[in-house]
Amino acid sequence: MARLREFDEETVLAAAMAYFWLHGYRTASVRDLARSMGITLASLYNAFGDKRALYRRALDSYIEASFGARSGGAQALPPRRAIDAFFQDVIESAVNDVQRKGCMVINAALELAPHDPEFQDIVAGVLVRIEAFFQRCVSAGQADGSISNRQPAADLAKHLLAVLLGLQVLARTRPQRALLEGLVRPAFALLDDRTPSDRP
Amino acid sequence: MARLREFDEETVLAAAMAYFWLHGYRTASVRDLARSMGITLASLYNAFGDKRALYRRALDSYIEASFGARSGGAQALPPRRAIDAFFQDVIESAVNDVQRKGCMVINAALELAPHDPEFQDIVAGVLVRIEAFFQRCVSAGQADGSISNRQPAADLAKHLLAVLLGLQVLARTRPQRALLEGLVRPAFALLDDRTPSDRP
DNA sequence: TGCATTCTAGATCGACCGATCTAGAATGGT
DNA sequence: ACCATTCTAGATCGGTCGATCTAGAATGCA
Repeated sequence: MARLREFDEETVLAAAMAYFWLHGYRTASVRDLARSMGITLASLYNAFGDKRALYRRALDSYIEASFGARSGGAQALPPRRAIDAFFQDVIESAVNDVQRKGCMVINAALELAPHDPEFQDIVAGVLVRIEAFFQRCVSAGQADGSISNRQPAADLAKHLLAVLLGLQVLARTRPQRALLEGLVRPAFALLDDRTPSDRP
Repeated sequence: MARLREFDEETVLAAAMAYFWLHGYRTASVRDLARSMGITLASLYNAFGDKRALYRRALDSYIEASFGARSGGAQALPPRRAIDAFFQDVIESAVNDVQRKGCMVINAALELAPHDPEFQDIVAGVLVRIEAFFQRCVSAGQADGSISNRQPAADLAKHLLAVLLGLQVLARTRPQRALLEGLVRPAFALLDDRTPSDRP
């Protein structure tokens, strides 16, 4: 064997993720990418293959870092509060996103997925996971009485997913907290609304 | 004076809009753009200035063609039905969008608006117009009793806007009718839900 | 008829792109 | 000590890009 890697792959991958997140795929140049990762062009190609493969790795790491942590942390809460925490977290991120990077998955969904089957599958997979997360929360909440059962859990989960995506698109050009919190209020009212028979 | 234009500006602009809509801004090459418009490169630059200005014209024409017609046609309906027709129309377009072009405004919102103040204003303007359209419908519906007044019209309008955007993002990777119709069902339930005092 | 303007087709410009390669220094296991 | 591997810095390759320009044919008004 021979000389070892001098850079930490996780570290430079995190830098690549940050760069792709800010610049998108097409606009990012491999030269600037390498510079921002702190490695040379040769090291980049040697370690990651090509631009596309590096982007894939960066997107995967984004997905695990953002959705994995977010849904994992919420899993410990009671279902109704988990949904609340999820949205509050997203709103907080959107309001504090001064660089207007948005959500990298949505960015990939619009920039790459339409004409690239591999990224289409990746994006669709994340959206299915989020929908499943919402559906688990809603079903559990309907079972313990903390969430209204006037709508099917499947519909509510799809609805929450759409609201989540819409919120992040809207935040891209109008990131005012009042707008984002106003738009989720009716969705929460829907969750909290008891059946007529439940009313006092 | 001298020789007249041989092409119709509206016609070639429509072709440019179709091309930008399908390919996005960055990915579209001016050469292919000119070919698809049926004019030469020189004519394109002479008639429209540069790529960016042409895109602006194309986006403007998209906005008027899609939102103008859609909200104008809905304006003749009673408010609750106008919202219904609006969403049904969008769902129909999304399901039939075999090329996965999505909504050109949302595409612009993510590709150009974040780092281009002019397009940021254009996109924000359209979103404000759609929100205002929803708010007019909701307020009118609440006044005539066809829409629930348990939520403020302002919140419902923001919510409908987010659902609309989320629907179109979701349709980009998962354009199944069952998904799209399922996701709007809870939103409509929210509109139709009477106050407790209204219940029989 | 003459002239200004727009048309066509295509060459050209400078810049940047992704990707590969060169050449040599550094490093660690055998 | 040797050698495979990775490192550095940078040149290079073929290609595409947006934009401009050339040269000449076509056209419509004065």
